[in-house]
Amino acid sequence: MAIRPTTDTARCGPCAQWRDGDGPLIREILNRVGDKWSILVIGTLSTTPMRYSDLHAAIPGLSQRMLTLTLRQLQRDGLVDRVAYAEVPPRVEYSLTPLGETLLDTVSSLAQWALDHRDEIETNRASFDAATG
Amino acid sequence: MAIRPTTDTARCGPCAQWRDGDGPLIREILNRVGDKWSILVIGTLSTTPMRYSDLHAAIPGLSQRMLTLTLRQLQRDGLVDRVAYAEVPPRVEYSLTPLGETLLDTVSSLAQWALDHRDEIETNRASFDAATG
DNA sequence: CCGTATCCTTGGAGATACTG
DNA sequence: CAGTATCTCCAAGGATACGG
Repeated sequence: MAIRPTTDTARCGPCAQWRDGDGPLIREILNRVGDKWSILVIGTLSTTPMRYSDLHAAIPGLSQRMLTLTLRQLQRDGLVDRVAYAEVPPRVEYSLTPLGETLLDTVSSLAQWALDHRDEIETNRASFDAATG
Repeated sequence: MAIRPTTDTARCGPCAQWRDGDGPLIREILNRVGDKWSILVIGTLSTTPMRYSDLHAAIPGLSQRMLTLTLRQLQRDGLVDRVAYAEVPPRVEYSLTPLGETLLDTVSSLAQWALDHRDEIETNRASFDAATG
């Protein structure tokens, strides 16, 4: 039934678990990566810890509401650390946890893939659109 | 201003381009990866080329509409190849292109990350939820 | 400064029915 | 078999205003 040799299946071991499983699903994690704001927040924090207002300013189009929600999610998963200083005026700093940094590394390789193939994809799209009319 | 040494910035070279750029955006590609169905279709096709109805059967919850839309997107980007045989009844086979396979490899490493850290994340969530109440 | 609360809109996605 | 065509719904997300 398999047209390709069965050994090829081994290339995508994790794929078998993409559809279900216990605990945090692969799907949930891929969702976070695919999420527009999560990835931008993580990328922005990769350089340096930042305050809430700095993040807000650094990421155009990101509303306060979504920034808060995104940070809570990342914090809950242990990807981002939140430290509030009891000062006046209040100061809160967000930074990547070690776990967050490992995710960043992995996502970066995906971003690198995108950079490496963006021209090829653009060409593919153009010829597809031309053929489709 | 940077709290971490500047050399750390180099770890995420592509991050600088996550927010803009010409041609297909990094963002668009991450969206595709984060997309529920795209990734399942790609993962399903990793084993063997498949027909439309096979894909439909193989991925529970995927409607015809979304399957068609997803396949078109993947095809347009050159990630998936579509071959229609002039037979009765009609037969159409979908398969990963070489480009699609390279994406699969990259995404697999992300899925592997998810597998490697799912327990840790689950623990993080539990303690966060406990602390939050 | 760092958020929360509320309203409101939009487009993504399921269900269903139909065609080459 | 392999799609297309509508209709509908609902929840993600923006805008705005307010609170600790």
